[in-house]
Amino acid sequence: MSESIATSSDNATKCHHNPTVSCGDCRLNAICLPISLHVDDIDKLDDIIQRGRPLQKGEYLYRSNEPFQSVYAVRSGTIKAVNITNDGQEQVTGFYLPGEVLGMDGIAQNHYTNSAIALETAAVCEIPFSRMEDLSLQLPTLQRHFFQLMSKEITSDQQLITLLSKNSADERIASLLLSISTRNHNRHLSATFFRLPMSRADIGNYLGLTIETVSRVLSRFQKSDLLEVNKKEITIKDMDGLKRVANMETACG
Amino acid sequence: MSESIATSSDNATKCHHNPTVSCGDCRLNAICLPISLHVDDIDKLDDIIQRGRPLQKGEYLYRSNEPFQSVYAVRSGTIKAVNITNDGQEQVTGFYLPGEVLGMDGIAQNHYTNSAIALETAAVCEIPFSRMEDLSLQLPTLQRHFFQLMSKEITSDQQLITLLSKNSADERIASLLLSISTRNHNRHLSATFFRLPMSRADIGNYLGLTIETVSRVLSRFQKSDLLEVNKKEITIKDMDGLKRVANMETACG
DNA sequence: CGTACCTTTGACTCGTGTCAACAATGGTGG
DNA sequence: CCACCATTGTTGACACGAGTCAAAGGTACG
Repeated sequence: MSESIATSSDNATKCHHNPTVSCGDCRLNAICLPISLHVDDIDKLDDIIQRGRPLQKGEYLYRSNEPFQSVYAVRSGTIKAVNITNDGQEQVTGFYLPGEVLGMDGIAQNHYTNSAIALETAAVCEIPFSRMEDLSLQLPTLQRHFFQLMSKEITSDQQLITLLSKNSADERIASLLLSISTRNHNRHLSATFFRLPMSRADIGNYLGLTIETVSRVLSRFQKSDLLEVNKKEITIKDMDGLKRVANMETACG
Repeated sequence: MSESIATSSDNATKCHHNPTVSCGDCRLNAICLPISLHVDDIDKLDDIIQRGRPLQKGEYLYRSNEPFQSVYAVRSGTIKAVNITNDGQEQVTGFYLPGEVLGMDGIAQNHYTNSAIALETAAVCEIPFSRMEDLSLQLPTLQRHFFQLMSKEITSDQQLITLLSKNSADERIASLLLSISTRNHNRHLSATFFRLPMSRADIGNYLGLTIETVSRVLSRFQKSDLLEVNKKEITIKDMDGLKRVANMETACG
């Protein structure tokens, strides 16, 4: 499961998928699980983390109903989490970007309730949960971080609940674009120009809309000069306008 | 905040709102936080738990943006959690029945992101979070339980996401009724006859529907002999039929 | 007993889904 | 290198479920 292929010299050390970089050296350690752990505590965390080969597009990281073993931090690429209903439909419950942690749905019932699928070539850090638990008993900050991580998942799920319950197609899509924009910005990437890692179908599924509606809304946003849309590449041309559409005004008093 | 009024003799000891019952004696300890803790560990948990006077209908347990101090286990009554959007709308994100724990949304940002409001007279056990964290470092089972509790909140939020994203008004309402029915059953109450603690407005808000739609669907369910609806009292007359409407078939192979 | 709130029901509207046709893209093999 | 086919995305016409508006009936609380 975790064979290393990082023997390909120079290139590998530069590559984002490179599995040899430890938490201490990782460019994501300011936003990922290790935030504000002490240096030697980071090493202890690092010791239990396993880094395998990258996942290819479409590959499963884990599947719904599989026994729960680990949570995963995204190192590179994007992973989607999908909930399968008892009548066989799929619901995308989240998109996970580098530095974000997924798999915590599995803790309660000791099996995953979601499946996780790579949307593009992606690398992850595997965090075996029982070892993380043991370590948490010794490192209060780690325990605290993990509680916060799970709480963050709860609040973001509740944000999505609100979005689905209260907002129109335009508002939902504007909100998603702004969320991705913000998260890119936090990773020192452009907030105004980026490539969507997911298909229109994934967007629609996530936001409770059909493909056609997603397509139409993006076209409309382009016509009204909020965006430039070129396939999966998005340029936000009017950030304030987009925030207005999403009901997320920057200033209003 | 936690003044005791349980000095009213006999009656108080029988009353569900009675604040003197400890975790060890509580009729909910099989489904609440103490599950499978050892007897003396339960006492340690019990030591940090604070039990105040009951909340009256409409009273706030905590408010959005207040500093986060504690999570709360419902002892009696029902509490709703409400998320306030930045344009002032309210979204009900959950209904909490006796034995269920709320407030975990506050951990991530150190303030509550929801408000919690009593739907009827309700009593809660307050669990100061930092003391619970300290205790968790000593009691691995407690740490584990708390991770599981938060994971359960995540999975149930994701169930709601799926419901809102994929299901019709009929399916949403049938699902909610079945959820309440099941949770009542787990509390040794009737699965087929119960009183809804929330208003039509709360149901609609929770399920992303208008009051009118909720009312119409309930009327339709009654006409098709799935339910008997008498104000807030619900009798499920055709459990299998209701499950079929909710796409939750009992057997289908 | 009156007033305010909650619920029900009806008529109409509108946003999003559905169905369908077509365009664009990307990967594969000749 | 290009032709082919599968997949993905776009656009239009139409339908339908749930929202909106409006009015009236019920219920609860002071």
